[in-house]
Amino acid sequence: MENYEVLLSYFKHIKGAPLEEAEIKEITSYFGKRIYKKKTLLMSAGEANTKHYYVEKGLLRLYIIDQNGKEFNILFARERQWIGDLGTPAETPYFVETVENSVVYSIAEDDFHVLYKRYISLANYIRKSYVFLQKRFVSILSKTAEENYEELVSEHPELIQRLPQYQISSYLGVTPVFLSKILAKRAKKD
Amino acid sequence: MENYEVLLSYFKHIKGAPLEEAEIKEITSYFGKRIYKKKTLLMSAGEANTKHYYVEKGLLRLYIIDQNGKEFNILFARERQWIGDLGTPAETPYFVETVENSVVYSIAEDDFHVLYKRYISLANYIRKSYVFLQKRFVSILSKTAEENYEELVSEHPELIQRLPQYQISSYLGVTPVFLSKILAKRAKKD
DNA sequence: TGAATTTATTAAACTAGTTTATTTTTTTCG
DNA sequence: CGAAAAAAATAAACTAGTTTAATAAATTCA
Repeated sequence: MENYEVLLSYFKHIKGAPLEEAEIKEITSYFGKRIYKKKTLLMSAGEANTKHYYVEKGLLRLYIIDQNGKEFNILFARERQWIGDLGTPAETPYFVETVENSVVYSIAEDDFHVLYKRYISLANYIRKSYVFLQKRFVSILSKTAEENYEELVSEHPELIQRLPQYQISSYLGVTPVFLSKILAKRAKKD
Repeated sequence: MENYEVLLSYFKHIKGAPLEEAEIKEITSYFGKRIYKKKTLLMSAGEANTKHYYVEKGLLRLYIIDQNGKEFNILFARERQWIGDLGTPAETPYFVETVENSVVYSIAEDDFHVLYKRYISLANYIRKSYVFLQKRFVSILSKTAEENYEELVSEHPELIQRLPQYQISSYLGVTPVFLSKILAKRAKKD
Protein backbone atom coordinates (compact mmCIF):
# COMPACT_ATOMS: atom_id res chain seq x y z
CA MET A 1 0.00 0.00 0.00
CA GLU A 2 1.73 3.15 -1.14
CA ASN A 3 -0.83 5.90 -1.49
CA TYR A 4 0.21 8.94 0.55
CA GLU A 5 -2.31 11.30 -1.01
CA VAL A 6 -4.22 12.18 2.16
CA LEU A 7 -1.05 12.78 4.16
CA LEU A 8 0.49 14.92 1.44
CA SER A 9 -2.65 16.99 1.09
CA TYR A 10 -2.46 17.66 4.83
CA PHE A 11 1.12 18.91 4.52
CA LYS A 12 0.22 20.99 1.52
CA HIS A 13 -2.53 22.48 3.64
CA ILE A 14 -0.29 23.37 6.58
CA LYS A 15 2.42 24.68 4.28
CA GLY A 16 -0.14 26.82 2.48
CA ALA A 17 1.47 26.06 -0.89
CA PRO A 18 2.14 23.07 -3.17
CA LEU A 19 4.89 20.74 -1.98
CA GLU A 20 8.14 20.41 -3.84
CA GLU A 21 9.47 17.07 -5.02
CA ALA A 22 12.11 16.96 -2.27
CA GLU A 23 9.54 17.69 0.41
CA ILE A 24 7.30 14.91 -0.80
CA LYS A 25 10.23 12.54 -0.70
CA GLU A 26 11.16 13.57 2.82
CA ILE A 27 7.64 13.39 4.21
CA THR A 28 6.83 10.01 2.71
CA SER A 29 10.15 8.65 3.91
CA TYR A 30 9.30 9.52 7.53
CA PHE A 31 5.83 8.04 7.66
CA GLY A 32 4.62 4.49 7.65
CA LYS A 33 1.06 3.63 6.62
CA ARG A 34 -0.98 0.69 7.83
CA ILE A 35 -4.46 -0.78 8.04
CA TYR A 36 -5.68 -1.89 11.46
CA LYS A 37 -8.74 -3.84 12.45
CA LYS A 38 -11.12 -2.45 15.05
CA LYS A 39 -9.90 -2.81 18.68
CA THR A 40 -6.25 -3.10 17.74
CA LEU A 41 -3.73 -1.63 20.20
CA LEU A 42 -1.18 0.63 18.49
CA MET A 43 0.50 1.92 21.62
CA SER A 44 0.63 0.66 25.22
CA ALA A 45 1.49 2.08 28.61
CA GLY A 46 5.09 1.29 29.51
CA GLU A 47 6.45 1.84 26.01
CA ALA A 48 9.01 4.55 25.36
CA ASN A 49 9.69 6.35 22.09
CA THR A 50 6.11 6.01 20.97
CA LYS A 51 4.92 7.19 17.60
CA HIS A 52 2.57 9.93 16.52
CA TYR A 53 -0.41 8.86 14.45
CA TYR A 54 -2.35 10.65 11.74
CA VAL A 55 -5.69 9.11 10.81
CA GLU A 56 -6.63 8.72 7.16
CA LYS A 57 -9.75 6.63 7.80
CA GLY A 58 -11.44 5.32 10.91
CA LEU A 59 -11.47 6.28 14.57
CA LEU A 60 -8.87 5.93 17.34
CA ARG A 61 -8.84 6.65 21.05
CA LEU A 62 -6.14 7.64 23.55
CA TYR A 63 -6.87 6.40 27.06
CA ILE A 64 -5.41 5.58 30.42
CA ILE A 65 -6.10 2.71 32.81
CA ASP A 66 -6.15 3.91 36.42
CA GLN A 67 -5.08 2.17 39.66
CA ASN A 68 -8.41 0.36 39.83
CA GLY A 69 -8.27 -0.88 36.26
CA LYS A 70 -10.83 1.64 35.08
CA GLU A 71 -10.36 3.18 31.63
CA PHE A 72 -10.60 6.90 30.92
CA ASN A 73 -10.71 8.18 27.36
CA ILE A 74 -8.67 11.31 26.96
CA LEU A 75 -9.29 12.00 23.30
CA PHE A 76 -10.52 10.56 20.04
CA ALA A 77 -9.07 11.09 16.58
CA ARG A 78 -11.10 10.64 13.43
CA GLU A 79 -10.21 11.32 9.79
CA ARG A 80 -7.43 13.87 9.37
CA GLN A 81 -6.65 14.18 13.06
CA TRP A 82 -3.53 13.45 15.09
CA ILE A 83 -3.29 11.20 18.11
CA GLY A 84 -0.42 10.06 20.30
CA ASP A 85 1.44 10.89 23.49
CA LEU A 86 3.15 14.26 23.20
CA GLY A 87 5.22 13.28 26.23
CA THR A 88 7.30 10.90 24.12
CA PRO A 89 10.17 9.85 24.12
CA ALA A 90 9.48 9.30 27.86
CA GLU A 91 7.73 6.10 28.91
CA THR A 92 4.05 6.62 28.20
CA PRO A 93 1.22 5.94 30.66
CA TYR A 94 -1.31 5.86 27.80
CA PHE A 95 -2.83 3.46 25.31
CA VAL A 96 -3.91 4.09 21.72
CA GLU A 97 -6.45 1.74 20.20
CA THR A 98 -8.59 1.67 17.08
CA VAL A 99 -12.31 1.96 17.71
CA GLU A 100 -13.15 1.25 14.06
CA ASN A 101 -11.23 -0.45 11.26
CA SER A 102 -8.73 2.25 10.38
CA VAL A 103 -6.02 3.43 8.02
CA VAL A 104 -3.28 5.23 9.89
CA TYR A 105 0.04 6.95 9.19
CA SER A 106 2.72 6.85 11.88
CA ILE A 107 5.88 8.82 12.48
CA ALA A 108 8.67 8.58 15.06
CA GLU A 109 9.35 11.44 17.47
CA ASP A 110 12.69 12.45 15.94
CA ASP A 111 11.24 12.80 12.48
CA PHE A 112 8.16 14.53 13.85
CA HIS A 113 10.46 17.03 15.53
CA VAL A 114 12.37 17.66 12.33
CA LEU A 115 9.11 18.30 10.54
CA TYR A 116 7.67 20.73 13.01
CA LYS A 117 10.82 22.80 12.94
CA ARG A 118 10.30 23.06 9.19
CA TYR A 119 6.49 23.42 9.20
CA ILE A 120 5.64 25.72 12.09
CA SER A 121 1.93 25.00 11.55
CA LEU A 122 2.62 21.46 12.61
CA ALA A 123 3.81 22.85 15.95
CA ASN A 124 0.59 24.82 15.94
CA TYR A 125 -1.36 21.59 16.04
CA ILE A 126 0.14 21.07 19.49
CA ARG A 127 -1.02 24.50 20.53
CA LYS A 128 -4.51 23.78 19.25
CA SER A 129 -4.50 20.50 21.13
CA TYR A 130 -3.63 22.37 24.28
CA VAL A 131 -6.48 24.80 23.80
CA PHE A 132 -8.88 21.93 23.13
CA LEU A 133 -7.78 20.01 26.22
CA GLN A 134 -7.97 23.06 28.44
CA LYS A 135 -11.53 23.67 27.33
CA ARG A 136 -12.40 20.04 27.97
CA PHE A 137 -10.70 20.21 31.35
CA VAL A 138 -12.78 23.19 32.41
CA SER A 139 -15.98 21.51 31.20
CA ILE A 140 -15.33 18.32 33.12
CA LEU A 141 -14.43 20.28 36.22
CA SER A 142 -17.24 22.80 36.23
CA LYS A 143 -20.18 21.10 34.56
CA THR A 144 -22.36 18.11 35.36
CA ALA A 145 -22.09 14.95 33.30
CA GLU A 146 -25.47 15.77 31.80
CA GLU A 147 -24.27 19.18 30.63
CA ASN A 148 -21.09 17.65 29.26
CA TYR A 149 -23.11 15.12 27.30
CA GLU A 150 -25.24 17.87 25.78
CA GLU A 151 -22.10 19.78 24.87
CA LEU A 152 -20.69 16.71 23.14
CA VAL A 153 -23.92 16.17 21.22
CA SER A 154 -23.97 19.72 19.98
CA GLU A 155 -20.26 20.08 19.21
CA HIS A 156 -19.38 16.59 17.97
CA PRO A 157 -22.61 14.84 17.01
CA GLU A 158 -20.73 12.51 14.66
CA LEU A 159 -18.82 11.04 17.60
CA ILE A 160 -22.06 10.06 19.31
CA GLN A 161 -22.97 8.09 16.20
CA ARG A 162 -19.64 6.35 15.83
CA LEU A 163 -18.88 5.43 19.44
CA PRO A 164 -20.40 2.77 21.64
CA GLN A 165 -22.04 4.32 24.68
CA TYR A 166 -19.49 3.01 27.17
CA GLN A 167 -16.71 4.80 25.28
CA ILE A 168 -18.64 8.03 25.54
CA SER A 169 -19.20 7.59 29.28
CA SER A 170 -15.49 7.01 29.74
CA TYR A 171 -14.79 10.23 27.81
CA LEU A 172 -17.21 12.14 30.03
CA GLY A 173 -15.60 10.69 33.14
CA VAL A 174 -18.64 8.81 34.39
CA THR A 175 -19.73 5.17 34.55
CA PRO A 176 -21.75 3.56 31.75
CA VAL A 177 -24.53 3.05 34.27
CA PHE A 178 -24.75 6.74 34.99
CA LEU A 179 -24.71 7.74 31.32
CA SER A 180 -27.52 5.29 30.72
CA LYS A 181 -29.50 7.05 33.45
CA ILE A 182 -28.86 10.43 31.84
CA LEU A 183 -30.08 9.11 28.50
CA ALA A 184 -33.20 7.55 30.02
CA LYS A 185 -34.08 10.86 31.65
CA ARG A 186 -33.31 12.71 28.42
CA ALA A 187 -35.52 10.38 26.35
CA LYS A 188 -38.53 11.13 28.56
CA LYS A 189 -38.42 14.82 27.60
CA ASP A 190 -40.23 14.28 24.27
CA MET B 1 12.57 49.68 35.60
CA GLU B 2 14.79 48.34 32.87
CA ASN B 3 16.50 45.20 34.12
CA TYR B 4 15.83 42.33 31.71
CA GLU B 5 18.41 40.00 33.22
CA VAL B 6 16.04 37.20 34.23
CA LEU B 7 14.24 37.22 30.90
CA LEU B 8 17.48 37.21 28.93
CA SER B 9 18.89 34.37 30.97
CA TYR B 10 15.76 32.39 30.10
CA PHE B 11 16.30 32.98 26.39
CA LYS B 12 19.95 32.14 26.72
CA HIS B 13 18.84 28.91 28.37
CA ILE B 14 16.37 27.91 25.64
CA LYS B 15 18.82 28.92 22.92
CA GLY B 16 21.53 26.84 24.57
CA ALA B 17 24.14 29.48 23.79
CA PRO B 18 24.90 33.11 24.64
CA LEU B 19 22.68 35.69 22.96
CA GLU B 20 23.99 38.07 20.35
CA GLU B 21 23.56 41.81 20.64
CA ALA B 22 20.83 41.87 17.98
CA GLU B 23 18.90 39.11 19.72
CA ILE B 24 19.01 40.96 23.01
CA LYS B 25 17.70 44.06 21.29
CA GLU B 26 14.88 42.17 19.65
CA ILE B 27 13.80 40.31 22.75
CA THR B 28 13.83 43.33 25.03
CA SER B 29 11.93 45.33 22.43
CA TYR B 30 9.08 42.79 22.44
CA PHE B 31 8.60 42.49 26.18
CA GLY B 32 7.23 44.91 28.74
CA LYS B 33 8.07 44.54 32.41
CA ARG B 34 5.90 45.60 35.33
CA ILE B 35 5.36 45.27 39.06
CA TYR B 36 1.89 44.30 40.23
CA LYS B 37 0.41 44.23 43.70
CA LYS B 38 -1.22 41.04 44.97
CA LYS B 39 -4.75 40.38 43.64
CA THR B 40 -4.29 42.50 40.54
CA LEU B 41 -6.10 41.37 37.39
CA LEU B 42 -3.79 41.26 34.35
CA MET B 43 -6.22 39.61 31.93
CA SER B 44 -10.00 39.27 31.94
CA ALA B 45 -12.57 37.09 30.20
CA GLY B 46 -13.97 38.85 27.16
CA GLU B 47 -10.68 40.38 26.08
CA ALA B 48 -9.14 39.48 22.73
CA ASN B 49 -5.48 39.63 21.76
CA THR B 50 -4.34 38.88 25.27
CA LYS B 51 -0.70 38.79 26.26
CA HIS B 52 1.58 36.00 27.39
CA TYR B 53 3.23 36.49 30.77
CA TYR B 54 6.57 35.34 32.09
CA VAL B 55 7.02 35.58 35.86
CA GLU B 56 10.25 36.98 37.27
CA LYS B 57 9.03 37.14 40.87
CA GLY B 58 5.77 36.25 42.59
CA LEU B 59 2.86 33.99 41.81
CA LEU B 60 0.01 34.23 39.30
CA ARG B 61 -3.06 32.16 38.56
CA LEU B 62 -5.13 31.44 35.45
CA TYR B 63 -8.76 30.74 36.23
CA ILE B 64 -12.27 30.65 34.85
CA ILE B 65 -15.58 31.73 36.36
CA ASP B 66 -18.35 29.28 35.52
CA GLN B 67 -22.08 29.83 34.89
CA ASN B 68 -22.74 29.85 38.64
CA GLY B 69 -20.03 32.36 39.40
CA LYS B 70 -17.71 29.73 40.83
CA GLU B 71 -13.98 30.05 40.18
CA PHE B 72 -11.77 27.21 38.95
CA ASN B 73 -8.02 27.57 38.94
CA ILE B 74 -6.50 26.01 35.87
CA LEU B 75 -2.84 26.68 36.56
CA PHE B 76 -0.40 28.67 38.62
CA ALA B 77 2.86 30.25 37.47
CA ARG B 78 5.66 31.04 39.84
CA GLU B 79 9.19 32.32 39.17
CA ARG B 80 10.42 31.55 35.66
CA GLN B 81 7.14 30.13 34.42
CA TRP B 82 4.78 31.21 31.67
CA ILE B 83 1.10 31.92 32.02
CA GLY B 84 -1.58 33.14 29.63
CA ASP B 85 -4.27 31.94 27.26
CA LEU B 86 -2.74 30.03 24.37
CA GLY B 87 -6.06 30.44 22.56
CA THR B 88 -5.27 34.08 21.86
CA PRO B 89 -5.91 36.14 19.68
CA ALA B 90 -9.48 34.81 20.12
CA GLU B 91 -11.64 36.27 22.87
CA THR B 92 -10.51 34.61 26.08
CA PRO B 93 -12.82 33.00 28.65
CA TYR B 94 -10.08 33.17 31.31
CA PHE B 95 -8.70 35.51 33.93
CA VAL B 96 -5.09 35.99 35.05
CA GLU B 97 -4.50 37.47 38.48
CA THR B 98 -1.53 37.92 40.79
CA VAL B 99 -1.71 35.87 43.99
CA GLU B 100 1.38 37.59 45.45
CA ASN B 101 3.06 40.89 44.69
CA SER B 102 4.79 40.08 41.42
CA VAL B 103 7.23 41.19 38.77
CA VAL B 104 6.07 40.12 35.33
CA TYR B 105 7.18 40.36 31.71
CA SER B 106 4.50 40.46 29.02
CA ILE B 107 4.53 39.93 25.28
CA ALA B 108 1.89 40.23 22.56
CA GLU B 109 0.84 37.21 20.52
CA ASP B 110 2.41 38.39 17.24
CA ASP B 111 5.80 38.89 18.81
CA PHE B 112 5.50 35.66 20.76
CA HIS B 113 4.85 33.91 17.46
CA VAL B 114 7.88 35.47 15.83
CA LEU B 115 10.01 34.33 18.74
CA TYR B 116 8.88 30.74 18.78
CA LYS B 117 9.56 30.41 15.10
CA ARG B 118 13.11 31.47 15.87
CA TYR B 119 13.52 29.61 19.19
CA ILE B 120 11.89 26.22 18.73
CA SER B 121 12.38 25.49 22.44
CA LEU B 122 9.90 28.23 23.12
CA ALA B 123 7.35 26.26 21.11
CA ASN B 124 8.41 23.31 23.22
CA TYR B 125 7.13 25.08 26.30
CA ILE B 126 3.66 24.74 24.77
CA ARG B 127 4.24 21.04 24.30
CA LYS B 128 5.34 20.69 27.91
CA SER B 129 2.27 22.61 29.02
CA TYR B 130 0.12 20.17 27.11
CA VAL B 131 1.77 17.20 28.77
CA PHE B 132 1.37 18.81 32.18
CA LEU B 133 -2.30 19.59 31.62
CA GLN B 134 -3.04 16.11 30.30
CA LYS B 135 -1.52 14.60 33.42
CA ARG B 136 -3.53 16.95 35.61
CA PHE B 137 -6.67 16.14 33.61
CA VAL B 138 -6.23 12.43 34.18
CA SER B 139 -5.61 12.96 37.89
CA ILE B 140 -8.71 15.06 38.39
CA LEU B 141 -10.79 12.57 36.44
CA SER B 142 -9.54 9.34 37.96
CA LYS B 143 -8.49 10.19 41.52
CA THR B 144 -10.32 11.40 44.60
CA ALA B 145 -9.77 14.94 45.88
CA GLU B 146 -7.81 13.47 48.79
CA GLU B 147 -5.44 11.66 46.44
CA ASN B 148 -5.04 14.77 44.33
CA TYR B 149 -4.18 16.79 47.41
CA GLU B 150 -1.48 14.29 48.39
CA GLU B 151 -0.10 14.42 44.87
CA LEU B 152 0.10 18.19 45.02
CA VAL B 153 1.85 18.07 48.39
CA SER B 154 4.46 15.65 47.14
CA GLU B 155 5.03 17.20 43.71
CA HIS B 156 4.63 20.91 44.46
CA PRO B 157 5.02 21.40 48.21
CA GLU B 158 6.05 25.02 47.69
CA LEU B 159 2.63 25.84 46.23
CA ILE B 160 0.92 24.60 49.38
CA GLN B 161 2.98 27.11 51.36
CA ARG B 162 2.35 30.03 49.07
CA LEU B 163 -1.35 29.63 48.33
CA PRO B 164 -4.35 30.27 50.55
CA GLN B 165 -6.32 27.11 51.07
CA TYR B 166 -9.32 28.22 49.03
CA GLN B 167 -7.09 28.68 45.99
CA ILE B 168 -5.84 25.13 46.40
CA SER B 169 -9.37 23.76 46.67
CA SER B 170 -10.29 25.59 43.49
CA TYR B 171 -7.27 24.02 41.76
CA LEU B 172 -8.32 20.56 42.94
CA GLY B 173 -11.86 21.13 41.70
CA VAL B 174 -13.55 20.91 45.11
CA THR B 175 -15.13 23.36 47.54
CA PRO B 176 -13.10 24.99 50.34
CA VAL B 177 -15.38 23.22 52.79
CA PHE B 178 -14.48 19.84 51.42
CA LEU B 179 -10.75 20.53 51.38
CA SER B 180 -11.00 21.61 54.99
CA LYS B 181 -12.62 18.26 55.79
CA ILE B 182 -9.79 16.41 54.04
CA LEU B 183 -7.22 18.34 56.05
CA ALA B 184 -9.01 17.72 59.34
CA LYS B 185 -9.08 14.00 58.64
CA ARG B 186 -5.43 14.12 57.55
CA ALA B 187 -4.35 15.94 60.72
CA LYS B 188 -5.81 13.22 62.92
CA LYS B 189 -3.39 10.66 61.47
CA ASP B 190 -0.47 11.74 63.69
C1' DT C 1 -29.11 -18.35 11.26
C1' DG C 2 -28.75 -18.79 15.92
C1' DA C 3 -25.66 -19.44 20.02
C1' DA C 4 -22.39 -16.88 22.37
C1' DT C 5 -20.65 -12.58 23.62
C1' DT C 6 -20.84 -7.80 24.20
C1' DT C 7 -23.39 -3.72 25.29
C1' DA C 8 -27.14 -1.23 27.49
C1' DT C 9 -30.88 -0.84 31.05
C1' DT C 10 -32.91 -0.81 35.56
C1' DA C 11 -32.94 -0.84 40.50
C1' DA C 12 -31.29 -0.17 45.08
C1' DA C 13 -27.95 0.80 48.47
C1' DC C 14 -24.05 3.60 49.01
C1' DT C 15 -20.29 7.53 49.09
C1' DA C 16 -17.65 11.53 47.60
C1' DG C 17 -18.40 15.91 47.41
C1' DT C 18 -21.87 20.22 47.80
C1' DT C 19 -24.61 23.66 50.03
C1' DT C 20 -25.91 26.68 53.55
C1' DA C 21 -25.21 28.49 57.86
C1' DT C 22 -22.63 29.52 62.06
C1' DT C 23 -18.41 30.03 64.64
C1' DT C 24 -13.49 30.51 65.14
C1' DT C 25 -9.03 31.88 63.54
C1' DT C 26 -5.94 34.59 60.86
C1' DT C 27 -4.69 38.51 58.24
C1' DT C 28 -4.85 43.23 56.89
C1' DC C 29 -4.18 47.90 57.31
C1' DG C 30 -5.55 52.74 59.21
C1' DC D 1 -2.08 48.21 68.21
C1' DG D 2 -6.90 47.03 67.58
C1' DA D 3 -11.01 46.87 64.60
C1' DA D 4 -12.60 45.12 60.48
C1' DA D 5 -12.29 41.92 56.91
C1' DA D 6 -10.89 37.66 55.01
C1' DA D 7 -10.03 32.85 55.48
C1' DA D 8 -10.68 28.41 57.71
C1' DA D 9 -13.30 25.03 60.51
C1' DT D 10 -17.36 22.51 61.84
C1' DA D 11 -21.95 20.60 61.37
C1' DA D 12 -25.96 18.85 59.08
C1' DA D 13 -28.89 18.08 55.31
C1' DC D 14 -28.50 17.15 50.58
C1' DT D 15 -27.24 15.41 45.57
C1' DA D 16 -24.46 13.80 41.67
C1' DG D 17 -22.43 9.97 40.61
C1' DT D 18 -20.73 4.86 42.00
C1' DT D 19 -21.19 0.03 42.89
C1' DT D 20 -23.09 -4.36 42.49
C1' DA D 21 -26.17 -7.33 40.60
C1' DA D 22 -29.65 -9.00 37.63
C1' DT D 23 -32.07 -8.58 33.14
C1' DA D 24 -32.73 -7.21 28.40
C1' DA D 25 -31.16 -5.89 23.90
C1' DA D 26 -27.89 -5.74 20.24
C1' DT D 27 -23.93 -7.48 17.85
C1' DT D 28 -20.70 -10.93 16.29
C1' DC D 29 -19.18 -14.66 13.76
C1' DA D 30 -18.81 -19.98 13.19
